[in-house]
Amino acid sequence: MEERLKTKTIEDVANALGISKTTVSRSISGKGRISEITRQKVLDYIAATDYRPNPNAKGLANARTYNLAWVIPGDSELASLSFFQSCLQGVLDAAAQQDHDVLIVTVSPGNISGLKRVVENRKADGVILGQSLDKDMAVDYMKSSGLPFVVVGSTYDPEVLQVDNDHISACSELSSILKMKKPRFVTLIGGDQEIIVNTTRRQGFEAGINPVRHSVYMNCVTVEEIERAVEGALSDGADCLVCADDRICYHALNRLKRDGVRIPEDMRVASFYNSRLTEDFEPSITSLHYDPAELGARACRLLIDRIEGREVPGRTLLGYEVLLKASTR
Amino acid sequence: MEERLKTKTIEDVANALGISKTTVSRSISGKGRISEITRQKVLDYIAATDYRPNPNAKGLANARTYNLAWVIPGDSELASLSFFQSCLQGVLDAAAQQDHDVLIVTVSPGNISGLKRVVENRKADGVILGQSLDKDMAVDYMKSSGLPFVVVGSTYDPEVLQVDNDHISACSELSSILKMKKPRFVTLIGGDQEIIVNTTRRQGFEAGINPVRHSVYMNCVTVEEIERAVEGALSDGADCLVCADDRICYHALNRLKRDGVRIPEDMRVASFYNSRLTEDFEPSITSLHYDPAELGARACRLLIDRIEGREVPGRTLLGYEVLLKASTR
DNA sequence: TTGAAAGCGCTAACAA
DNA sequence: TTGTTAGCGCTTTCAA
Repeated sequence: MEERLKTKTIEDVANALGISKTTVSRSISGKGRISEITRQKVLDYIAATDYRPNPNAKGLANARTYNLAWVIPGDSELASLSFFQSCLQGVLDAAAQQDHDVLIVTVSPGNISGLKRVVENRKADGVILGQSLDKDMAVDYMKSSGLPFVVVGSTYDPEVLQVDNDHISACSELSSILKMKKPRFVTLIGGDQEIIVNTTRRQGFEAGINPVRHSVYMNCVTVEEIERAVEGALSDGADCLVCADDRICYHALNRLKRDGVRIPEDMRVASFYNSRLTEDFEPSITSLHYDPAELGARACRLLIDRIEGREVPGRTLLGYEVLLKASTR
Repeated sequence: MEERLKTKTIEDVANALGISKTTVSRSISGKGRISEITRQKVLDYIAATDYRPNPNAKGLANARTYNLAWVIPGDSELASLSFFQSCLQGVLDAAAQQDHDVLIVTVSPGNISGLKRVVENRKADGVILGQSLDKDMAVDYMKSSGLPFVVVGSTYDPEVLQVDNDHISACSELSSILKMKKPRFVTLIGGDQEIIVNTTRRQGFEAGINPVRHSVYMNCVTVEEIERAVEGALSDGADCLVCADDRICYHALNRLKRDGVRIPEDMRVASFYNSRLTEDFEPSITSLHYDPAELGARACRLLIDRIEGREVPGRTLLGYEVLLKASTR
C-alpha cells in the first residue's frame, strides 16, 4: 500500500491487477485481442493511479521517438516571427492530440547542422519545415535522408508533401476586386523571390489584375528597397499599391504618409498578407487573411499520418478570406 | 561486407572490431578504464562508419531523454518574440554542444497543460522557463514536479535557479547618466508589473535618478496606455522620458513625433531595452543593450550542470552595455 | 482471451 | 584493461 517515489512501470500495474504485462500493454495500445472487461479494468486503474508509460522504453521497442521536429529559419524578420509563432501553436496543439512532442530546430541559409543533428541522431520521427525556399538545402537534405517530412508553404518539387494557403486564388481574387475599382495603374511590391510564396503571389496578382496597366517591383526586403519601390510606383503614376506582405505594407504606408499621399484618395493600398503589424493602421488596410495555426495543425496531422504509413495527399491547399477595408474604398 | 539498410548498433561495431559491446560503450562515453589505444580504434571506426547510438536505448538505460524543454508564453507580444528568438538560439547552440535537443512548449496564463504533458511523460530531463511572472503557475508547478529547471529572468523565490541580466545595475547606471544631463523632470513609462523585470527596472530607475524630480507610470501595455503615459509625462512637465522597453519606447516616440515634440531638444528619450524595433529611429535612441542569446546559453548550460548533479550558483547575473545615442544628447 | 519469454540497443555491476 | 551478464520498460511472437 505504500507509495514509492520510483515511477510506476507496466509491471507494477500488471502485478497490482494480477494480470500479465502483455495484457496491460494490449489494453493501452488497443492492439491484439482482449476482452473489453479486462481492458476497462486496466484503463480505470491507470487513470486512477496515473501511470505513464516510459517513452524511451516504448520508443525503443517501436523504433519511434514520438517527437516531431519543427524547423524555422534562425534569422527571421520580426514580421515572420509572428507567423511562425501562430503556426507553431497549431503544430503543438495537433501534436499533443496525438501524444507527440515537438523539437525545435533552426536553420540558416547554408547551415542546416541543427537539422542534421536531429535527423542523424534519430531524435524525431518526422520533420516539419516551416518555410520553403526556392533552392532549399533543408528540403534537399530531407529528401535524401528518407525521414518523413512536410513543408509548410509550397515547393516546386511535386514529390514533397506540402501544406499551403491557396495564394494563387487568393491573390488573384483580391487583384480582381481591386480591378473593379477601375484603377489607372497598379503597382505590386513583392518580396524576396528566393521565398517561393513571393513568386506565387506575383502570379496571382498578374492573373487577377490584367488587363489593367501595372508594374512590379520584386525583391524588396530592406526598408530602403521598399521605399525605393514606393517611389517607383509614384513615378509610374500608380493610384493603387499592392504589397506582397504586411511588412512591406507597413514600410510602404509609412513612406506614403511621410510624402503626404492620402489613402485611399490618392492611392489605394492593399496587402496580400495581414498580421498584427498593420492592424492598427489608420485607415484600416484591405488584405488577405489566412490562418497560420490551421496551416501548422494540418501539416502536423499530415506528417503523423505519413509516419504511421497512412495514405496522404501530396498537396493540401487551405482557404483564405478577403478583408475589404477603408484603404481601398 | 554488404551494407544493410538497418541502422548499426553498438553490437555491430563491437563485432566488426572483435571486441565487446562494453568496450565500445566505454570508448564512447569515456567512463570506466580503457586503454587509449583501443579507445582511439573504436572512435576512428565510429567516425568512419558514422555509427550513431540509439537515443532511446541510451535513454532507457540511463533514465534520461537528452532533451530539454524550452517554455515560452503562447501569447507573446510581437516585440517579445524577437527576444525569445535570440534567447532560443543561445539555448539551441549550448544544448547542441552537449548533445541535447530542445522541445518547445508554450504556456499561457492559466494554462500550463503543454508543460505538464512534457513533465509528466518525462519527455525532457529539465526545463527552461523563458520568462518569469510574478505569480507564476509554471514556476510553482515546476517546483512541485521535482524536475530540474531554470528561469530566464528573475524570480523572487530564492530557491529557483535563475539567469538574468543585471537590470538593477544597468537601469540605475543609465538613470545616473541621464541625471548628469540635469533634467528638470524625468518620467518613467513602465510595463506590466506582473512581469518581474518591469518592477526591477523601476527599482533601478529610482536608485539612479534620485534626487531628481520624477514620475512613474506603470502597467503601460496597450498603445493607448502608453500614449496616455506620454500625455502624463508632458503635463508633468517632463523633459526626459525613460521607457522600460523598446516597445513602449517605439509607441512613445510615435506619439511624441505626432505632437511635434523635438528629440532631444524638448525631450530626451532613453530605453531600458533595445532591439530591432527602435533601431532605425531618427534620432538614434539611447538604450541599454543586453545579449539574449548569451542569456539562453547560460541558462542551458546551468540546467545541464544541474541535471548532471554538478554544483551550480542559484543566481547568475549577466552584464550589459549602455548605448549613448543622439536621443539624449 | 491471456501469458511467457525474447528482444529493442544501451549501460554498468561484477568477474576475469 | 576487457568481457559477461543482467537489467532499463515496453512490445510482440508464440504457445497455452
